[in-house]
Amino acid sequence: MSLRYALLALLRVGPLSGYELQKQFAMSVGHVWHAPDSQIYPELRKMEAEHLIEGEEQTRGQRATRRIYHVTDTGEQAFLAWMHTPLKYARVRDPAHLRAAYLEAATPEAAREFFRSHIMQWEGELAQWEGELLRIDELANPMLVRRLAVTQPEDRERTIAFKRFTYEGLVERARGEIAWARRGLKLIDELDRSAGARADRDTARV
Amino acid sequence: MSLRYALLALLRVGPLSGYELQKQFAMSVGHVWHAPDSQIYPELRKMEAEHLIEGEEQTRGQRATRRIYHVTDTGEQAFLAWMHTPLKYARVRDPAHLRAAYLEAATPEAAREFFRSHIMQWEGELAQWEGELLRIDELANPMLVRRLAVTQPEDRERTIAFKRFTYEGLVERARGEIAWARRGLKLIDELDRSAGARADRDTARV
DNA sequence: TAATCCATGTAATGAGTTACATGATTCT
DNA sequence: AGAATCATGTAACTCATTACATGGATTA
Repeated sequence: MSLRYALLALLRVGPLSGYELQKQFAMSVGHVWHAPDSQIYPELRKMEAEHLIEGEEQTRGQRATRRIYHVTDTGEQAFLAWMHTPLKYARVRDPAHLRAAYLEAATPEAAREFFRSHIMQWEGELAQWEGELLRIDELANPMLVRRLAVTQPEDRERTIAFKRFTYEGLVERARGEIAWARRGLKLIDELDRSAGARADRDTARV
Repeated sequence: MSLRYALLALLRVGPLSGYELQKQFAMSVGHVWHAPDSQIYPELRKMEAEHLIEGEEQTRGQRATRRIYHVTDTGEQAFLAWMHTPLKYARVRDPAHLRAAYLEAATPEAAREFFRSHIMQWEGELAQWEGELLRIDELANPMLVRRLAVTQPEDRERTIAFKRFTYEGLVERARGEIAWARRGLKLIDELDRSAGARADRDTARV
């Protein structure tokens, strides 16, 4: 259900074709809400059927066409209504912490590998989000620049501030996950040592 | 796909009926992987069809029956194989941060309400996870106690350590979300002030 | 003329949510 | 006798993933 609001958020800045939208999506909203093109095209059609957006067919070259979508009044209202509606939080469903809770069933090497890939995963996200923070500060994000261009001067500060604030939160989360996983690696070392010590003691006794 | 491993993790401790499993689930793995009963019962049937678990019909009173499930060798192997398999990370899909990125479109009061409910949401999770941490330390979690009872003495330290470590991570995450949302509330105050100051200055000029 | 973009989908499957549905047993 | 709990599901729907499918336009 959030997908359509993510799409509306982008289209509110200005009309785009499905293809452009999909590209822009990956580089902006896609950082907080992933969607593949195979989901975006049908969703646009559905949104058009519900009159949230309108598409205009444009010719391209001799035979090809493309559809340029823009937000309707209904769509704008739906977006604002959603912004003023309490968010539904999804129930926890966290495969990484599920696995972490049962790591005693894995070999220490597999447990280490788990934490290492957790670190890599979140370092990837961190890099994305830090990059986005930089692009916000330097006004180097094209969608943000277009957004500011159609925003009342007195609202520009807010627009930038909330975007920045969002990515700050994501960056902190990523750092938290990385720190946790690093501590996980240390924990495995400690457990190894303490198991080793116990084994030594037992051998000594025998 | 994680659901079945969450179920296996619980059943590995000892046989349970679907109903008991579902109750235990909510009180243990459910803290990291939520699943309603309408999902658990069919999944158990599917897992039985794939020989990961076996169910034995038990009579209850005069007419009623219940099915007690236990993990088969195949199931045990499948669980261990999963534990040694790289985790698939789901793509980001974060409605809260999606909304946060566009809060300039909401009234300040709606934006405040958003952050307040974000805080409440995560305080709820935090309380759950801190409670679980306490129950781990006091060995007051029945599933953990049963787990330890069937665990080799030399593995008990690891078992407790990983469980503790998991919930520590969740607690930190919740605290992070809460801290972020509190800063969000402050940010709105600041933007309000700066907007107010601008308005005053403009009026003064006129 | 081949590669790369531009452009738009469908189809099958799986995972999860919500609502509905039913009946036995045990405890008070 | 009524409430709570035990016990087990089905059905309809939405959302998301993965794979497949096609073809025009542009540029090197």
